[in-house]
Amino acid sequence: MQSSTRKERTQFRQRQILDAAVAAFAEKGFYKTRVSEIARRAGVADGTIYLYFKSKDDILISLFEVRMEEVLQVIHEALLDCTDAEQRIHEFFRLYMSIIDRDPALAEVITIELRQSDKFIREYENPKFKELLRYLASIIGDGQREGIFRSEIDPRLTARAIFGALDEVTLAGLFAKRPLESSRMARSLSELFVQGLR
Amino acid sequence: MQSSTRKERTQFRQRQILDAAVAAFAEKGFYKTRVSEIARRAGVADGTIYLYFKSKDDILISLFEVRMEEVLQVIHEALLDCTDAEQRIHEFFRLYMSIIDRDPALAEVITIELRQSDKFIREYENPKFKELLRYLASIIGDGQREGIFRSEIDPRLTARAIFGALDEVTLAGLFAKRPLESSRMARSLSELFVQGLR
Amino acid sequence: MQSSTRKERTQFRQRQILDAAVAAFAEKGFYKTRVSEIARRAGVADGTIYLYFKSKDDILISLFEVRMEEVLQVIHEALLDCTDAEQRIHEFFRLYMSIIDRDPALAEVITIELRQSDKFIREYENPKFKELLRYLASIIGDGQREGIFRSEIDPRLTARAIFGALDEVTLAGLFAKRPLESSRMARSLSELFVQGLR
Amino acid sequence: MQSSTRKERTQFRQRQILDAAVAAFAEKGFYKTRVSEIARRAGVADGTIYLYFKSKDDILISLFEVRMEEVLQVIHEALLDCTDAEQRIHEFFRLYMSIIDRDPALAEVITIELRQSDKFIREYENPKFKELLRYLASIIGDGQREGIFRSEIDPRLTARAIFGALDEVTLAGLFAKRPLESSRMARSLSELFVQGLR
DNA sequence: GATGAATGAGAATTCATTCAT
DNA sequence: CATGAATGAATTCTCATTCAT
Repeated sequence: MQSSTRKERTQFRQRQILDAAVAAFAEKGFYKTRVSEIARRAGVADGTIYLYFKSKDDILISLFEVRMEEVLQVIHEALLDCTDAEQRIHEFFRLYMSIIDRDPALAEVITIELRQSDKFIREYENPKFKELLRYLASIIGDGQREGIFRSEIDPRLTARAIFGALDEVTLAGLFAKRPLESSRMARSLSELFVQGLR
Repeated sequence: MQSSTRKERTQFRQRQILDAAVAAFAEKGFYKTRVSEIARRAGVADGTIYLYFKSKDDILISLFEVRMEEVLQVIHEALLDCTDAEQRIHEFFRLYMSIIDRDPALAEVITIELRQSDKFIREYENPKFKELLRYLASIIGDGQREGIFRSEIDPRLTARAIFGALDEVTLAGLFAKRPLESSRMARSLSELFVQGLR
Repeated sequence: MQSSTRKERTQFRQRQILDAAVAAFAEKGFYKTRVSEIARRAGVADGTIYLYFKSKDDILISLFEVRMEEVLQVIHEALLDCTDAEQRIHEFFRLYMSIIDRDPALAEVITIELRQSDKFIREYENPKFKELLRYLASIIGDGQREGIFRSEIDPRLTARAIFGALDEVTLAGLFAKRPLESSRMARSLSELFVQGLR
Repeated sequence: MQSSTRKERTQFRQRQILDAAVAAFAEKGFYKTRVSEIARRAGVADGTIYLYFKSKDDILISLFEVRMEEVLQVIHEALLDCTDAEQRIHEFFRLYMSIIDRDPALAEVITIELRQSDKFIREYENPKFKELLRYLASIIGDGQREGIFRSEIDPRLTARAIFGALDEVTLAGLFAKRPLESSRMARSLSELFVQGLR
């Protein structure tokens, strides 16, 4: 089993570093986290980081992509069982908030730290985020074709609004003292949007 | 006649520096803007900045407070004429987006730069933002009392969702190539929420 | 009585500032004391300081000169009554240490702060200090002429040694926890030197 | 063969930096010496300094400790051959002044610069200096037990006085125009103290 | 004489990144 | 592949001093 291929070992190291990074970022924030701190947590030398990532910004970007990929996967699979767009909206809210709820460090990365990397905001194309938005928009489009959502609604604009709402509510949850009943909140919000979309 | 001269001059200087700062932040971002650049734009010496603000972070915080105060004022006044909560929601969206639309630099500061100051996110209480949220929540509460919004809705949670939606849509607008028809978008979004709230 | 001459008012202000300075220096040290702090303690504006002193260094130098002048005066007068050089040495030690003992802030200024001003050490001629040394040397010279001190002793070298001993012992006293019995110590030290000089 | 290489290299670098520092401090004084100037003289980058020392203050403190350690070593060894306390006092003066005489830069550091670092005076415990004083006091104590020094003398107080005298005389020597006959002066001073101690 | 707002030179330290081993 | 010592660019903030009022 040790006879791992080069690619496997590379992926293992990358994952090792990203896990160290997400923990570090969640604790101190992107700007205040030192590359050497990530290296320490990952159990590698400072220079080793640069064998797997081009820069500190690149770590954040990769982190987002890998994690968002997973989020997308989970949501995508779960929504296969849904019979209509309305149900898919409800499920989307429920899943997104439960994922964030179980992994607060990830929440930090998505809601806050992502906006702290200049490269991320100003230069990075952010394909995974676009995919998330596209997916949300497609659900709304489906609902319109199913005749349950109003046809004059702009799916892409609304997808953005939905993500913004989720993100902001999640961010608020991060700083809330007591654990928020995320599933009840998720339902409450999805009701609001579903109702609004009808 | 000398009365309030000192205070006036102080306020003038502060405004002068904040105006320089908002322009600089919008152009290069908070982290990449040098204090000396703000000083240059304001036409004062570097050290003078520190007679009016404690730190670079403090400039950002003050900037937010002063500008948000103005936004709140404008919205508050305009909404006095509204007959019911539903109209107030529509007006709120319309005004917020039109203000942002006319002052993209302000948009930058609110949507992006604010999240780039560690102090802002992790330490600052952000009273003006809280006021905005409280105000939104009060509109929803009014609507519930008026019997036009569902009573099981949580006004504070929904206020946050609304701000998140507005903020995200605004952020998207910043990077959009062609000028967005903000008033149409505002109406579209407020319809969504009003419908959802009913 | 208010009809003070210009010179009197000037001297009053200077004294006022020097008193503020000695207190501030003793508390925070020369380098860490801000000119504005001295102004605050003296109850004048920052700029006013510069009407009476050329620079921060100049305050320290003037402080030393004025205070050392007083010390010299006191010692000089007291030693007029002494019958021989030996007695004068004893009296010198006793007086110097008692003066320092009663005014620890002055001690700080003489023993420590004086060495912290570059100008003081490297450029300033320090006439009052020279006078103190000359005076000490003259006592030793007198003793030699009186036939009670060895003639092969170099009065100027020994004067310096005596001041160094006094200064170091005083410095140690500043950081000592319990009040040192300065008069006993003074006698003990003067015995040492008198015996050594014989 | 690799053994202790890292340690050796570290010590080499530290010595390299300290040597550069002592030269720079002697020339311009502690406060006026830039860290970048020390780096330049040591032939390393500015940042490298901070891999070996915590701060500029720390350089001064380390400098004192390393050099004082050497002084203590030399004096300690040389005094092993002395038959009695009196001889040891004479030797102590002779050696101290000859060491200082041969290395004026070291003299600067000990007599002047040390008093220019706030941390040094106000916070640093200064163990090596204490060791020097303890050693001097022990010589005096020995002399008392040998019956050649008066028993009523306080060894610690006198040790301080002796160091003060030596330090002050050394300081005077630094600013003297012509080279002082340090060995004659050392003997003259040690005679003074030995005589006084008897 | 007095004020105090404004100046602006000045410097220690950090830390992402590199590269010789 | 991995290391970690070395780099050096980069920037906020302080504070003695000035000078218009």
